[in-house]
Amino acid sequence: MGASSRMTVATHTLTWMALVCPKRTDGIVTSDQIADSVNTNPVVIRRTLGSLRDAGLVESRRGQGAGWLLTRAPESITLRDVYLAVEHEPLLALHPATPNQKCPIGIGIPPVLREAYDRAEESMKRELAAVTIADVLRETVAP
Amino acid sequence: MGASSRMTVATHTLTWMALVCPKRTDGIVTSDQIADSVNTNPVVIRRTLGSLRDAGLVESRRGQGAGWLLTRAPESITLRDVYLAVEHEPLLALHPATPNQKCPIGIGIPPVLREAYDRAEESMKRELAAVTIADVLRETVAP
DNA sequence: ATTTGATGTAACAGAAATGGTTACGACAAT
DNA sequence: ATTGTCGTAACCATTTCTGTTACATCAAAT
Repeated sequence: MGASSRMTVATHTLTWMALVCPKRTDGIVTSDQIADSVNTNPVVIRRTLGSLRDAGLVESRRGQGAGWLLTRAPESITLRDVYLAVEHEPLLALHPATPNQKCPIGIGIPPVLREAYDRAEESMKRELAAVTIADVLRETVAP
Repeated sequence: MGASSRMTVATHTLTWMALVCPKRTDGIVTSDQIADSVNTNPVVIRRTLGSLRDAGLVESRRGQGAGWLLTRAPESITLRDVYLAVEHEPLLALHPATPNQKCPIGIGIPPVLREAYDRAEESMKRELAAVTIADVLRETVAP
């Protein structure tokens, strides 16, 4: 399968906020403004921001002058945090249908694969943990 | 996104072949027999075996007495080999639509993310490379 | 109190991916 | 010539993904 782009939209969103929020007196930006940079619909951004808020990475304000702000320093947000915020399914899926329970392979292989897959996924997350939003911002605006 | 199960079907297939092929005088098994263990349609298995053949992991015979056989020792086939055989898209996708080219983030972020994603994917593959089909078979049939 | 502008969320649509199924020609050993 | 399996196209139902419209909710500002 090709993978979803939620991770990319979320990281783009946080990186843009890291760049722009400090320039605002209140540190607040709107989903419309972010959507303009990502080139998508504001609702898509609000959905993403909802996940990021659930993970404690951003906060939302309502009413007049509403919008979003970062709750953490960009140096302290890793791509692993972002991944965990927006992806909840395991990277590699087991069988679509329960395999044949009369076959020793069918019986025994699911937990073995699950363990190997989990180790691989952890390894990927470890690598994502080495990169912060501040890193992404710096490299993105570098000349 | 939840991920595809091609990897699981392919690994199950190879593990089953590693168990059964040695018991046959000609070392040949059919897609029907494998499908019975995986609990799916033989065509699904033939499609998977096609990818595995393109990667050089199995061979097919046609005509009377046709079927499939392993071309490598199970000890020499890693889960990384299997992954490379059946998955061709990057693990993490970039933007669905080209981001705003008038925004410095929109312009600069794709290559930065691509590099971070590729590093993460390589790390995952490295972990998959540590497990062989022989390992999976052993652990699967262990008491 | 009213106005204002943004959030929060449901509902829906089109496109693509996925897994399964049927069908049938190609093939080579018997 | 028969046989059994591969190889592959075609199609289907289901799900996922991204985008979109619509609208109620909310709180600051006036």
